[in-house]
Amino acid sequence: MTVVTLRSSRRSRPSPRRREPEIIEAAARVFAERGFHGATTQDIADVLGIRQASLYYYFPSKEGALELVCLQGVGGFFEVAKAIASGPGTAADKLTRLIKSHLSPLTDRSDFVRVFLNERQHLPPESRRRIGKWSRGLEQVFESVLKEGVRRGEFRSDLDTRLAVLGMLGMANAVANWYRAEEVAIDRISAEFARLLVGGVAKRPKPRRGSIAGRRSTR
Amino acid sequence: MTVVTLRSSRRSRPSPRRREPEIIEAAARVFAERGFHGATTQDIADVLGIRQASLYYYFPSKEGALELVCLQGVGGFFEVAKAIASGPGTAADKLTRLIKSHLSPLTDRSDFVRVFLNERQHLPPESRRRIGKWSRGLEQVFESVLKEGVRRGEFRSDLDTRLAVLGMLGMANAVANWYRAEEVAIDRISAEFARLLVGGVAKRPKPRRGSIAGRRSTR
DNA sequence: CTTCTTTTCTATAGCTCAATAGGTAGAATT
DNA sequence: AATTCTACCTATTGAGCTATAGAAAAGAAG
Repeated sequence: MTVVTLRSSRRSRPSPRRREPEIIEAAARVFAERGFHGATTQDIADVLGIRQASLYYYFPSKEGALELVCLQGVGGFFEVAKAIASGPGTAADKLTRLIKSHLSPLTDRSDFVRVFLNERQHLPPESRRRIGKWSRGLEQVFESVLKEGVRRGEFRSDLDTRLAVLGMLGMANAVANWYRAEEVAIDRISAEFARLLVGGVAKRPKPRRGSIAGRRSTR
Repeated sequence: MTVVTLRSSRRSRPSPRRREPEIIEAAARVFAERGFHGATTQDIADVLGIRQASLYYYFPSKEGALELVCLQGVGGFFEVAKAIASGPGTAADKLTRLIKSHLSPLTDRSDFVRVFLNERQHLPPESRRRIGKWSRGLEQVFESVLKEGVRRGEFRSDLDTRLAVLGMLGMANAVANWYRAEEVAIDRISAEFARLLVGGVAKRPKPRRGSIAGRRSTR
């Protein structure tokens, strides 16, 4: 496997396209800001300081660009989550780490994540399905940890794990839409959310005082 | 300068436009499905079985239609929430009711809510700001209840109420995007989320076992 | 300096879409 | 019966947008 891959010697060169990462990042920024249909290829070109038509040297169509951005928006999420779930620790521990790792890409790749979350619905059917698999996989990883927690007696036995997963992911994913405006570090958000959610699923050691939480409004 | 401008008897007639509610509902459906920029006025006309140009009898522009839909998407939320917050009950009680009332419009007006949540960013600046006030008001109502809970000793004193509010609303608002696909009644979701969140903010009567939640990963 | 490759440009075709203008059928009013 | 108003219609304009074609720089290699 010597490293002669590119240049002189043989076969078709691997088409450099050195600026490709930069182009896709510009697309991510514009799609995140204006939405896929609200953005024009001209907007992307403006960010880069090149002509609109020049973009087509880098991607085959606007939809193709969206797919590239979305792919980088899910990139790695699933693998990392799976590793955490099958690793060591209590369920509460794992859940905390899952939340932390789920939010961490927002620090430096929030545009990609936002585009994946908000614009993937506008992908052509086949690539949407392809990309949707990662989402469902992630949900399953979260749910497996919740079920493990219930089984082990760490979490409430009456927990609806499916709804809890959807709730957690909703809470976490929403961060992408406000964390730029708010002045809070991602680590702080992760920590607070983990506390909130772990506390919410945990089996309560028995209410100490009276029945503060025992009443339920009938209307 | 008397107002004889139009018509016989008295004052200007209330301009019937009997179909207006129906037209706005069609717009909501289409905007919710395809997004504001992804939707065409032709799509809306198709739903109604009329011609594209006929829509302009009911709204002045596509953006105008979006504003009408968004207005109905926030309608009432804030007032109801304020009433709950200033009403009777423990903070936990109020929080439970806030969540329930926040989710209830999804049963019959989910398109309006979805459009408000996802498409309001595409409104022209002034109407966006006008509508944005309701959001911020809602956040404040939630936060006031959380602070009350902390003050009363019901909720953890180390709670970051701002982050907790954003988390809760994120969790709740996300429901609009999946509840149609999932086969769960809104009441069930409200109940589960309320339990989750109230549990998450509640002061724990003291962890029974060891330091399950004490560790934190360093990486 | 010449040749080949990579990158960007100019120019434009072809289409879609929002919005306007002006008309008309039918109901309601007088 | 004549008039007025409502709720559509047909036809069209004009702008904006994606994508293609082909040429011209800019760079690397010999």
